[in-house]
Amino acid sequence: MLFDRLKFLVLPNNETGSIGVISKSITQDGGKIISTCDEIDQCTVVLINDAYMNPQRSQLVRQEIFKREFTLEYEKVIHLIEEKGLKCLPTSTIAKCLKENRLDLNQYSTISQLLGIIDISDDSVPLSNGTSSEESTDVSPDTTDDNVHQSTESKSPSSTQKESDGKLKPILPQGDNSLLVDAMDNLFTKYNSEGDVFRARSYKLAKASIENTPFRIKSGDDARKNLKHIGPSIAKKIQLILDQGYLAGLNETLALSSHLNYFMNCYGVGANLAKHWDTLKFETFDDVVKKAPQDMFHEWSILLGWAYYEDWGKKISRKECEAHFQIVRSTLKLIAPKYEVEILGSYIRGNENCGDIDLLFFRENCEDTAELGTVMGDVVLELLKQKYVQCTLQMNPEIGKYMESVIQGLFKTCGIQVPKIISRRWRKDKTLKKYFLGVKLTQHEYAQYYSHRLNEEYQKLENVDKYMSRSSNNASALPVCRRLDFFCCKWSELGAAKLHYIGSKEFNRWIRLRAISQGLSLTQHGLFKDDKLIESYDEREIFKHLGLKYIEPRSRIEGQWEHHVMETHNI
DNA sequence: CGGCAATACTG
DNA sequence: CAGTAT
DNA sequence: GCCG
Repeated sequence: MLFDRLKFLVLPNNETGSIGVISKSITQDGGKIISTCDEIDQCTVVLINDAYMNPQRSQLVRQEIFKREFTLEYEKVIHLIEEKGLKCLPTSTIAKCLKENRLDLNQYSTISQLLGIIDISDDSVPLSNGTSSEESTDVSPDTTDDNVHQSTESKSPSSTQKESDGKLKPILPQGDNSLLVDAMDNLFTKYNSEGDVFRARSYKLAKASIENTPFRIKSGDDARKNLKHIGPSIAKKIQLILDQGYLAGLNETLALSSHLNYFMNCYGVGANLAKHWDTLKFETFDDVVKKAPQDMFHEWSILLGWAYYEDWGKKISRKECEAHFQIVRSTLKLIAPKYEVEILGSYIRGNENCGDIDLLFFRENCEDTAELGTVMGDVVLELLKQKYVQCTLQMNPEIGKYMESVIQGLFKTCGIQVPKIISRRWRKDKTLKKYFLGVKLTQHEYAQYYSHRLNEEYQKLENVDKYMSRSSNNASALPVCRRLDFFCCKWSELGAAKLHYIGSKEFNRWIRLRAISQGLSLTQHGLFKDDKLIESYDEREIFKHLGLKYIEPRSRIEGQWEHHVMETHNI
């Protein structure tokens, strides 16, 4: 018989009305319902009342009530189940098994998985990282790629974590609050796409707090009292999620902002423009071109954002970053041998994959930003001629000449005839201090990196918008267009500039807030007190002035640097 | 309650 | 200046 | 939305 010699333990108890039918079926098929701890053994199967599971049946919800409803001793039962690694089934599956006359225990979770606890013996650590990208959406590549390493970077934490009810010992102190983290991330995305940046920021900070919490959050109040950046509103939402397994209405509001997100993922389209288009009921870029073409040629860089929408959402391997760096550096050395260029950004923070490549230009003892800007412009121009640079998002007159045909082509493709707009008047006296570029390796150069991106996920264009795409087809081995950002700094500001361009964005905000709290101001130009420069050349000195010990670039990742503050305070 | 990092480029 | 970007 |  199907359930021969199997014992069934029903949780939270086997007294609930609806259990009657099930237990009868089990008994008829050779199984036995048990009702004491002593009967639990290797042949026991745990049945969980469906009312305490989320819709996907992957997690326990309403755990407070679940615990309260136990007739047996909760701690003891859970410990036994965990110790023996018993499988847990939603009660509803019994009916299904009977119908199919098949029971495959292997497809079900252990109690640790249901509780969201990772067992030490289980080395397939299922780290949850939704990654919006960011930043990113995170829109900005920086924010989205920061999570990539979390799993490898997080050293196995000391297992001396003291929990209030510490019976469930063999667990990693890394609590899995992924339901909460995902909700915070979604709320961040929602408010960010609505342009409510400060509210969005609150959710981002709350998310970071929760991610760094080493234990499972048990209640909204628990979170509000013990974690930073959790106030009454978020606490309430946390409680709802813990009780119900989800946040009512969240998915619906996310769906409402999906068009905003689609637009905002395009370079040059921010919250305002996205909202504007959404108000006009536009859903695709094609809608915009057809119904409000002014919005497109008003800011031509949006056309480039559209054309490279997909490529610019793809990640770059460290190896490929290095290849780009070498190309730029060798060109720079030909044009201006005394100049230096350094690769900063997420690459230097050690990310395995980067959203873009940030390059900082400078020359020993050079304080002349006009000269720095000119040299960068010359490098861009040379690389444009070599067809390495596909497009630029800022232009001086010379670069503009090269870009004109590109932009004309884009206008033509999307059916807007506005040729004259491009002949704009450039500010003669001004040399740009930054250039954002789209660049491609040659097919030959790119070939060795191709395998890295076979299964890569990235934000796709809607089909009706694909006619403008200049992104590489994912099935082809053609090079992907990459975002390369050029910046420059005065020699005397090298330290402050590195600090700025290494980031991460959240790290910069954090350390600058710290400066503010000490009556100082930190920018890419230096650390100031009442507009008077304190330090700008030496990165380490800046840390010292802020009462911090030096934080390695690799630690300037979300949630990593706070430890350093603790250390400096404790020592 | 006001503040939330600070700055560069475009039109 | 507002908007978007880093 | 949270903090001081």
